Amino acid sequence: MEGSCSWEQKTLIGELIQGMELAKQLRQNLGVKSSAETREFLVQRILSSYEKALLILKWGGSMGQQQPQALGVATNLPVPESPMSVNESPRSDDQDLIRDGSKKRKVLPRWTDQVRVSSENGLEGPQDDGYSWRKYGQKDILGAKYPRSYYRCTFRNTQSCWATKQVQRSDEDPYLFEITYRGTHTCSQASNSVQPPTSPQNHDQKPNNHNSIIPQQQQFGHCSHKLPSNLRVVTELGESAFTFPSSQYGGLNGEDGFSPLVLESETFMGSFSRSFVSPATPESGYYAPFQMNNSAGLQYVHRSESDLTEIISANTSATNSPIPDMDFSLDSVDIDPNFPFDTPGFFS
DNA sequence: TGTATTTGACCCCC
DNA sequence: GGGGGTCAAATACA
Repeated sequence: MEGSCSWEQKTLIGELIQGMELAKQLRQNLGVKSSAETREFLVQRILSSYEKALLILKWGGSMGQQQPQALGVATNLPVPESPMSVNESPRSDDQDLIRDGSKKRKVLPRWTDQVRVSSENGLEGPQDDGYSWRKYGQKDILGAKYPRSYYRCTFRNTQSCWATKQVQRSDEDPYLFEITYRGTHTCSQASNSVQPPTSPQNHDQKPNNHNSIIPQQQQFGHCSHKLPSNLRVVTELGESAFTFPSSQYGGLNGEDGFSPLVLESETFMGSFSRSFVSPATPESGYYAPFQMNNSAGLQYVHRSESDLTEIISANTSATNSPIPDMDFSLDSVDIDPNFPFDTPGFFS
């Protein structure tokens, strides 16, 4: 597939196509009875897509091309990391750094999500975010009431996936967890995650602080999500928040607060299964906001700590790009695959 | 027995 | 030198 189109261009095209698809959906929604939230969400997604496309354009010029690390795997990922040899000692910060030609230290994409849990279960830790993490450390942080937990991708060794995350419970609000992600997933989970929540199926539960959380999403494979009844997502790119009334995406279910949402159906969510991954989520398909499997009232607040360009590079584009498979997208929308997107000045 | 978690020690950067 | 991040041996668990 690595043809005339660069990966970056594909990403761009993907964002633009996504925007177009969303616009179409919005148009359809205008004709039917749809909630204000639905329309609002569509608008946000459209704006987000185009914002990202623009950012990619701006940013792309100065960054040069980025290629997915491994063909066939996570090609939707931005993977800004320089190909770090597996032989290279991944010692400490190495995974967190990129050394370009000038030996300039560069930080991997890094962003933070805040997860609020409102149930007692939540006190044991935030939800599974769809990836398989292995806890490799815990440390008391100066000035912090609660220890910080360190996780890395389960497939770190087998697939050289260097994604890591840190989970820190808020001092002020024990129900609030700050999760700092670093690096993007290059493991198979990442590619799977192009579709909504990857299912950590085979790798059961998370460690300690997750163990009380039922890996519900695992039951639904890659195409289903669960939404909390009052999910609220805040992205920096979108600078807006959308809420998803449970009634729209799945009924409340007594104990959990919400029931599984099956995206295959022609539901609102279904039509957005791909779009959902985008909200400025660096990590390829970071669906955290949609993967909360547990108790009701979870709230994810997504924000990036790294500079915006990093986010974009990191994954937004590719990752969120709904188009892991360009053929599909190009077919699904009436776009001429031969359209000269690469024509100089086309976007400017 | 294999995999995940715990935890003290080590390393690196500021 | 201290703090944050990671390693890796020990331990727990299925």
